Amino acid sequence: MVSTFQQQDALAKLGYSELNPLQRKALAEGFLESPRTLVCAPTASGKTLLALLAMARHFAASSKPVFYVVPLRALASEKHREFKQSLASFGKTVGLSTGDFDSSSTELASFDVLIMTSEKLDSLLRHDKTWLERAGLFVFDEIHLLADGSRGATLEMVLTKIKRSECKILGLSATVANAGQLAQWLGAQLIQSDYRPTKLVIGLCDGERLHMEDGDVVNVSEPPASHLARMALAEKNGKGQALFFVATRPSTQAVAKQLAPVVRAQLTPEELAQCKVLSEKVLKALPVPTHQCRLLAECVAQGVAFHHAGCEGTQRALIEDAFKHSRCVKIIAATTTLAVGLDLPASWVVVRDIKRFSGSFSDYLTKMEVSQMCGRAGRPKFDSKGTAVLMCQPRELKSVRDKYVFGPLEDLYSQLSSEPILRFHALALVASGYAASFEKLFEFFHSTFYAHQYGEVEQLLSVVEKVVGQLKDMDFLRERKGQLLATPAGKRVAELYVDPLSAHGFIQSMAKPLDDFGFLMVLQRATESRPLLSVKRAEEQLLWDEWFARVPDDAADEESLQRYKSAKLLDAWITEQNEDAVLENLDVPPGVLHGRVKIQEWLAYAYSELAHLLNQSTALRVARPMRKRLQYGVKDELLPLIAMRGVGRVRARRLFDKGIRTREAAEALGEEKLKEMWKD
DNA sequence: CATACGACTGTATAGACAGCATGTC
DNA sequence: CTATACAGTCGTATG
Repeated sequence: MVSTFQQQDALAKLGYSELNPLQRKALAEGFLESPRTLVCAPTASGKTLLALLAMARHFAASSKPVFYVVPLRALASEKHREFKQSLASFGKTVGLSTGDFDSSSTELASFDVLIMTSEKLDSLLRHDKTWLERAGLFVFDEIHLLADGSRGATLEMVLTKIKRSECKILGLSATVANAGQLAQWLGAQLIQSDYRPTKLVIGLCDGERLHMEDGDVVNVSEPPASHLARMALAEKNGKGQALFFVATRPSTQAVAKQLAPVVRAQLTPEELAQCKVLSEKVLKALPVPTHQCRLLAECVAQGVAFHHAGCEGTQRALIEDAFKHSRCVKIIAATTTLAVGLDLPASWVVVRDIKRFSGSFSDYLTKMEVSQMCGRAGRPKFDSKGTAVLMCQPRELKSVRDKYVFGPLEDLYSQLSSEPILRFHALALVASGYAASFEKLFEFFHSTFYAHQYGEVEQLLSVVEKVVGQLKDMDFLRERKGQLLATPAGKRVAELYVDPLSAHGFIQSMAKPLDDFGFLMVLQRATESRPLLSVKRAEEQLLWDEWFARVPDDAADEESLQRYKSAKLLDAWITEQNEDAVLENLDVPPGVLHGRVKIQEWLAYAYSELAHLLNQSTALRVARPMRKRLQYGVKDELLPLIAMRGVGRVRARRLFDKGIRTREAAEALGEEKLKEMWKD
């Protein structure tokens, strides 16, 4: 038992003097003494403090480490910063482990709290399942993402593993309809609350009128977005800020452009000066600014920004920071990049597009998705209320109100049933020792949320059987006397965390020799390379001509052009072609280039590891240097120079062009002279 | 008859996790 | 089915 005194003590150490209603309710319901708990409450309701208290309570009785699992890398580093500070007074250390930034494995074992993404946890458990016995408490932030179509299944898999162990679990979830079902599956006590620290006022705007749910109706006399922007800025004595959520990247840019003059007129001279400085930083984020960078800089100079995955990472960070801290950026028009996770509250949130194109038609967002966005309205410590406005057509007004204001939240559904996902995880379960037979494999899937939710697993198990068959055909798994075991290649594939189908494609390609471009084309067949770059109608002919000249022996299919265009972008990168010209030519935004390069470098590594394992020396001789070239964006000839500390693609190129072509030649020059050489 | 501008048509569409071993301008 | 922005094309009014 933790006495009230210790509770108060822990709170004080965390820098809090009192609890909010959610937190009081949780403690009153025995939250701290329950080994497994699921807390369901709205965004910003103070769930993080509950997690901190649970950790403090855990450490009072145990020295086993805590795993804190989040859905995004950005969120992981945010929590890392926050927890390092909060837990310092308890003498606890906090480590971070994501694909971006990783401590060494010995170091990992020494932290009291480890923050990671669910994929990283999955990967960790694949490499070493004893983590499960060593861990004491698992905290899952945004656990409702279990129902996310693309990544939820991984979360469900790790949850199933953990649930079957002795570890304590704390799940933190947004409000969902079937929270009870999830809690029951986890064997967890359910704590629910609707508490929000700031009042949320919802409005519906049909383009002609703005209907506030608290009764006010305002006539809209100018373009609705401009009108809403003006209202948002007027909030908080002219200190208001707004997030506009739209469906597509071009829309973020169009909204930002449209609102720029509106916002500019409201900026103080100081803010204008800050924006000017920021604008220059945005422009300088890339060596050569592209069309998109210039547009962004132009908007930012006027206090507005757009934010989507095509924006360079540093530019996104600059904008987020300027919105949150210096607050000279008043409005961000964003895609879903900002909907989940990041702590970026605004006084107003405008959901301009409540429909999103999906496949062949456009579909309404779920209430849960819209709630996530609206939840960003109102800053808990500073604002007394937040405003969220949904935009729609006049004829939609009633149905939109029924759905998003008064309608029920949707249930969470397991996303485990898809074949590619099961193939990926079935291999890992066998390879890392969780299931050594069909029987064990079936038993495992019997304890998933999927099985709990649907009651029957026949269909699931038949898919499992099918994918195991495929894994046997690819020789990643073998069956002997009823036992399943992974081949060395299968084990390595599971550890490398690539799709078995991708790995199989890699291995098959090793049968015949590949040139550099052919190698890039092979990488584009991997699942991880998708979605490929899209090919516009107008580009088709040109790309076909190039394709026939360059990839004569590859079988053509409906994706050939997309693979070719994707490979062409990478080829331009590793042959040091003028970056902005390539981006303009292929119509690829800067963020996309850097994102793709990172993935391809990882795939090239996986490829060379498999080539090494299978003694494919010819393939290895192609893959090894290609990995380095993808990593640095250099031609073959620069590889010796790149190996030196402090030398990247730019410096290496300068040295090479001045006749310094080997590492030895460079080192013979001495440090002083070398620095002089690469200076300009 | 040349130009400017509006109506119309065709086309395309969000995001982001993982390995490994250290350091770009 | 319940979308929309933009680029390119065509058509018409205007000088």
